Amino acid sequence: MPAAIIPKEAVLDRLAAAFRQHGYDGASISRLSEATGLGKASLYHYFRNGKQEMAEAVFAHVGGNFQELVIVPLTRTGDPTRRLRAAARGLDEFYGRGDWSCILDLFGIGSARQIFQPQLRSVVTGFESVLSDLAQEAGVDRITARRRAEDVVVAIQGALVVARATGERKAFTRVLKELPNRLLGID
Amino acid sequence: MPAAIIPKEAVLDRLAAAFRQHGYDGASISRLSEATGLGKASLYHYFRNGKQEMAEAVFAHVGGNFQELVIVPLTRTGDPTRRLRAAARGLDEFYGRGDWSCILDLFGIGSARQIFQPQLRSVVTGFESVLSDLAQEAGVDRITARRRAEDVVVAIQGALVVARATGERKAFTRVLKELPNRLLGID
DNA sequence: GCTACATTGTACCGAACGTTCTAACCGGAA
DNA sequence: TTCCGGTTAGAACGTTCGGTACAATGTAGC
Repeated sequence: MPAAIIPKEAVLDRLAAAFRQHGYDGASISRLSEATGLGKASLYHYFRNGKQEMAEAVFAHVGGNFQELVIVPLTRTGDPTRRLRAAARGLDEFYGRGDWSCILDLFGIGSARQIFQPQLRSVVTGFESVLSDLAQEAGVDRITARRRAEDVVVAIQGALVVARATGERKAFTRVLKELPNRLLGID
Repeated sequence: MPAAIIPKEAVLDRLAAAFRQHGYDGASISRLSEATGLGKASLYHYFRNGKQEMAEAVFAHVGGNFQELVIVPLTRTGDPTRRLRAAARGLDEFYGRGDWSCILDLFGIGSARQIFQPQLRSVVTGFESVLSDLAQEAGVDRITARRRAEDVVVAIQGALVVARATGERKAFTRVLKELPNRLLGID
């Protein structure tokens, strides 16, 4: 069998980039074909159910990256502040230093919403509970920990929106730098 | 001459609702026609340049609402905390109690981005500077005021994204309630 | 070299896209 | 009452949409 011209990993990365740039509804099959360098036939060969399956694969792939870059560092053992700094570095990479939109934002809009809303919800609550657990481990009481975890997720998402609107990533960079203080610091 | 079946105000409100629900690329002319109750001919009669002009009109209209509901209360005279609470009520209404997406988010995605990015930027900087001025008026030093103003904008945008993802508006409601503390409160 | 099969380019489908057009409608000025 | 012109519905334009069909390609295993 002829080997794939390009590894599936790379295909998913390029699909993700296209979805991030155009959103779900704006990412047409032709654009996805251009972005990957694969013809329509190849795309439909790999993703029998078309655009929706591409988006689902991207969602899973990106979720894996997030797990690896952010969740894993957070759930290690060791000093909570160091773990948060590692997660901040992971987030910086995961979001292309603030240049990339979050799938959580994009897939909550338009026709993607019908497909992904339940999964979006569980990603948010999952991330929040990992953050909250870390804060409690560092001695923060449960109520405060949950509130701060929510604040951190809100701040990350908001910073990405603001970065995209202004064309500057300074808000995003600052949120990441302040991440340990935002979760563990004084009220 | 026959009067318009529906006032232009109402048309813009319905167009805005449709854009908010589907995003720019997802809001097709047929959907915009359904949403307004106007046929394609009427839509193109009022907006000669089609979808782009509709979006521009919506942007201006929504911008006017924002000015009226949020900026005006912030730039009145009187106690800064009271003004912030009034602005919070305005934001609550402006964002449909947290159920509506922000144009700042939606129009930063896909083909709308090319059209609106400069205007998005100036909306953000404008809102931030009004907030920052208010904080300074309340005695906050300039550096801190600017940082907190940015934080507030980030928090509002992030809360809307999280609310859409989770289907709950509690994050948004909390951000609004904490708004005076977030801008004026202790570090 | 032959076969089997994963992969690909190309042509094509019906539907929907944004837009244009025409013809009808209808209230007010003449 | 006639007619003007703002307003309307809806058909039709060419293009692109998401998706399918199929024949050609080329390599791995025999």
